[in-house]
Amino acid sequence: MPELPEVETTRRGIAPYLEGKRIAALRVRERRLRWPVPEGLEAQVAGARVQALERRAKYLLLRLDCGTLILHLGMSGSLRVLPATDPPQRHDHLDLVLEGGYCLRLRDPRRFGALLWCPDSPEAHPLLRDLGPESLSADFDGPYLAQVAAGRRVPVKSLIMDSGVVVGVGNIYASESLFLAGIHPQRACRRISAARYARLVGSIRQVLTAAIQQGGTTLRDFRQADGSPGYFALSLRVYGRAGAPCPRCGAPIQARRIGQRSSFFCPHCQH
DNA sequence: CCGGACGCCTGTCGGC
DNA sequence: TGCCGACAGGCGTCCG
Repeated sequence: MPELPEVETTRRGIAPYLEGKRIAALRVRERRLRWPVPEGLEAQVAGARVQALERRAKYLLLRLDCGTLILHLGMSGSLRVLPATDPPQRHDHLDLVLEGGYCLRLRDPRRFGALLWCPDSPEAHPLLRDLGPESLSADFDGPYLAQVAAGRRVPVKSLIMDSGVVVGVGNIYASESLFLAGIHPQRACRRISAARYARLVGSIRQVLTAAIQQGGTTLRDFRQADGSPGYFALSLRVYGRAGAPCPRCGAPIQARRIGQRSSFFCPHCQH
């Protein structure tokens, strides 16, 4: 999926087409996403104005004057803005038709994405309520991460991918951040010093910021709002590069499953 | 409370 | 060439 950089890239790409615009119609071709698209949602949002497009974790929040649409891209979702008359293709499940002839179209082959309706404050929604701090915000810092880690015994990679700890660090960027910080992904999180956590926070920020600047990472499905791929795939140091030389020391990159997710690291540079 | 495993789906890729 | 299993960017839920 889209991790945080892909969702943020998408948000920035589609925001100009949405903010301040009125919704002419919602067309649902396939209701069976991660959760069913609520019955009657079409009537609920028709005619409403999009006040703002925000992001919390990997959720996009479309603030309407009458409530909030919560959109998630799952593993394979992408959003594009197209002329509303463009014929939908396979796996194009939703169109949010806007005044002026454009529509926002969701494509999601695996259907792990979601479109939900929240009539009141989305922060209180069960899916958003228990999320940790944003990874690029000031309240995600070294002392916070060290303190959270103290009570846990999972590998550090699982820790930073736990959305209750910090949001937005998915499988690709967890491996990349740990490489940059020189920390072995499987190291027990209680056996890492506060100083190294501070460094890890810096690495996460650096990796995510660079990835956003490159338009995210396209491995297969992901597309920016204009249809172009994300170019951060060219900057990946370890993810997907098992056997290739470490860009820092030349030793072969290792692959291993940690917490049911494939993980990549340099056995020489990361401890 | 925590941590680990599973399942949701479809598409693709590598090995035989 | 064809088939089959493994795996894929997430994450809620269940179980011990």
